[in-house]
Amino acid sequence: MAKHDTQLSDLFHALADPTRRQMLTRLAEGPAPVSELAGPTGLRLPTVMRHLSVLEEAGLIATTKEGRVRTCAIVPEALVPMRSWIDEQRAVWEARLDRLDTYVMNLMKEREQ
Amino acid sequence: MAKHDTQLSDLFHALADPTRRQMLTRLAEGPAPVSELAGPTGLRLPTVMRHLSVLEEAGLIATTKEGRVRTCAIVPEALVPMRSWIDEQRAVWEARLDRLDTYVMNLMKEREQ
DNA sequence: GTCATGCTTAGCCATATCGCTAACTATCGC
DNA sequence: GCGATAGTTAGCGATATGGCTAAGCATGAC
Repeated sequence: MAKHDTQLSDLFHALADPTRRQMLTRLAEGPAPVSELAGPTGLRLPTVMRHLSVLEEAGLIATTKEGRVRTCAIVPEALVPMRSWIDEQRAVWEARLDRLDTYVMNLMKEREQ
Repeated sequence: MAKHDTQLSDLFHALADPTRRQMLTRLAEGPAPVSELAGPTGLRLPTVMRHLSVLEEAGLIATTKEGRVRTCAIVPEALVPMRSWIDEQRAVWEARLDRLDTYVMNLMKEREQ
């Protein structure tokens, strides 16, 4: 909730791109080298690299290099902060709706009398 | 999950900006006119307007104009698609982790013998 | 060593984003 | 009507984003 909450911004921003989401869903099946991630996208390697570094800087994936092959894998905990934010918001929003309900119901009760 | 899933992209993109999240948390307390949203941000009105239209196009808020005052309010259902996506991902990611656990455990059992 | 493979870096281009000012429109209060 | 108030529109400039090509490096196969 801080002003400088760049973690959330980075996460949301990383997920705002369909290509990056596509890569993530591929990675959900298991780790993969860069070129395998590039394949389905139809994008060139340098472009893919940029997407991957966005994902990595957001903490959504981790990569390791062995020989000339860089393997990418998902970081499952990465979604937590985002999920928390959404849940918090939802809680507040719905609480407000509930209060609104109560308010409306009270209005209606008053009118019944 | 479609290729052209711009809804998710729009949602994530809208939330990727701290200013917009700030506006949303303010709106969580209840509807507010444009200038009241502008206040805390320290931004000029036209800038605020742009942020608001991003939020509105993403379906996160709804606005109505009465007289010269435009009132903005949250759309609570708006978070649903995003939450679903995250939950789906989490499910798959964790399932994979579970399978990995089983795999590792099997490996260990085999070694024990 | 030589060549292919797999990634990486540098740098270009088009477009989008985020801030601003200036000028305009449309109410509301008197 | 007249001035103040609340948005709105148009358009500018700086920077970020997302794509590319070309060239460079490191490793594996021979």
